[in-house]
Amino acid sequence: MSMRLQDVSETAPLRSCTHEYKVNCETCRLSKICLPLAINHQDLEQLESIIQRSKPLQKNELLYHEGTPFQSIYAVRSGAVKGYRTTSDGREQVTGFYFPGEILGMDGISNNSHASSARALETSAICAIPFDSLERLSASMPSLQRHLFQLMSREITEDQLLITLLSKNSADERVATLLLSIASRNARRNLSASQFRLPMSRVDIGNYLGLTVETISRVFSRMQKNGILCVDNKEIEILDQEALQLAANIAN
Amino acid sequence: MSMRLQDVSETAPLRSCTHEYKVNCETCRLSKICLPLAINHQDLEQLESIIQRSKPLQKNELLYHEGTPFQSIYAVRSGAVKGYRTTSDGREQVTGFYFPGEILGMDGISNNSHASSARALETSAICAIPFDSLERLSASMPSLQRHLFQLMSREITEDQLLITLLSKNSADERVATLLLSIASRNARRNLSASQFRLPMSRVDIGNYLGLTVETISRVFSRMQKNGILCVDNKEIEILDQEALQLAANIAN
DNA sequence: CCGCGGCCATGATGCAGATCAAGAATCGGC
DNA sequence: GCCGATTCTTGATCTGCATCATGGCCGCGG
Repeated sequence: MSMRLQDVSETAPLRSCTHEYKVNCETCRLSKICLPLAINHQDLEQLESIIQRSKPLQKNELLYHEGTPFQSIYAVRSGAVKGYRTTSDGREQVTGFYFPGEILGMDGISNNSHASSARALETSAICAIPFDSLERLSASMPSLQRHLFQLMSREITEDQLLITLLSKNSADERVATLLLSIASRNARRNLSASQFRLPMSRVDIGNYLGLTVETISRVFSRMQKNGILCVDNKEIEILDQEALQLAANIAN
Repeated sequence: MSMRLQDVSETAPLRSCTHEYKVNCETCRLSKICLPLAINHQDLEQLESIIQRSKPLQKNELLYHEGTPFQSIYAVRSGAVKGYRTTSDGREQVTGFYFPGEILGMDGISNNSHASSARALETSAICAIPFDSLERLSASMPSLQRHLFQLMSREITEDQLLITLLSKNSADERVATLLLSIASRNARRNLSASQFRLPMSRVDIGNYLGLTVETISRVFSRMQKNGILCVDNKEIEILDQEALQLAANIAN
């Protein structure tokens, strides 16, 4: 049995019930991978002033919903969030998982209404950044403007990677690629790249990768049998990084 | 046999060999769906001054290539372009088709190098818009800045639609959805939404939709037999819009 | 006019992953 | 700490599309 890490915040501990939480970008461990890249102290204070932090989302709580008026983009401070869109026949398609330091919600800009929904996969602290303020600020801060363009551009290239994955790769390759992606994002936050807890269910993984739950289970089992992984429910250990990379890279 | 429309420019006719071609945004039939949305006359002149137009690309010519330094985004003025990325094992994944009035190349912003390649599907006239100039300009033109954010955001939502299509839909649904997308983009340019020439090969369609050439052929044949389409090589006529919509919407 | 190369169509067969089914493990509420 | 609900695993079977194979068509150069 493994320790539960679910509710451990990666930033300062949260006060229980005040309206605004005592955190700021300057002391945030994630600042380097989040918004304020290449911004000086003064600018940071300005940015700081528009960012809103509300009380943490509980597991399964909705951050925003498709069709809802777009106002803010969001930064994950702790926990994990899934983005998804609902098809006309009511099924959902998971379009991404978002971990601490990552930004979501930018698909809402084009129509002033969210094109997708976002839901907490576990208890999660989120920073909301009102987009109109951000827009105004970025007109006078070239580095911020640039950073925003880059963030959106990265989202595009990542979506294109997923498109390629879905279109060209086998089940094993897809799963391996996802695990490696999570591992490297963990590394970026100075967490273990070889041992972690998946915050999402098998259903969500399958949905994201265009596969069924059963297939995800089978791939995990197979990789366990082959000594590539150690899988204990949501707890994953990568035993053979090389082999996993190989499994992912066969065609990608 | 149907008339060939391949090389007909949708804007002013092109001179044969001068360095800069005589076209401008103000008289461009596509201005409404291209960049200069919500920009006044003065601003337009400024924007105009940075846009470069070079001699048309011939069929199969490369517009930009993966890994190449990123300098400009591109607007299609006539013809058609495919965007694609090359997987590590050398195969390609088509990530989008771009028609007149549409913008491509924004995936290059995040790393200052193109994350994908783009190739002309037929003789095509392209406007290159140097991104650093655009960035500078947009800092002083809020409407332009907003327009750029919106363009990128739209690219994101469109990629997410493709992700959903690849992940959840059958071959018939995918093909039907693509045809409807092309039809509606034609309509936006005041061209026929029911009769058009596909600028891309079956291979490219299959690649884009995550299917093989054979499957594309079969779907076309089946839809022809069912009276939904009339297919004459690359010439497509949609005979039963309703049925096609139905075929696309089964799960989407 | 013929012959060659690229593109397209269509049939026969195979297979990866979906679907169906049934248990086992884990979670969450009381 | 128990019990129902949910999530996960594993097996058996089915199926949509890939793959393989072949032949037709069209455009182009000689």
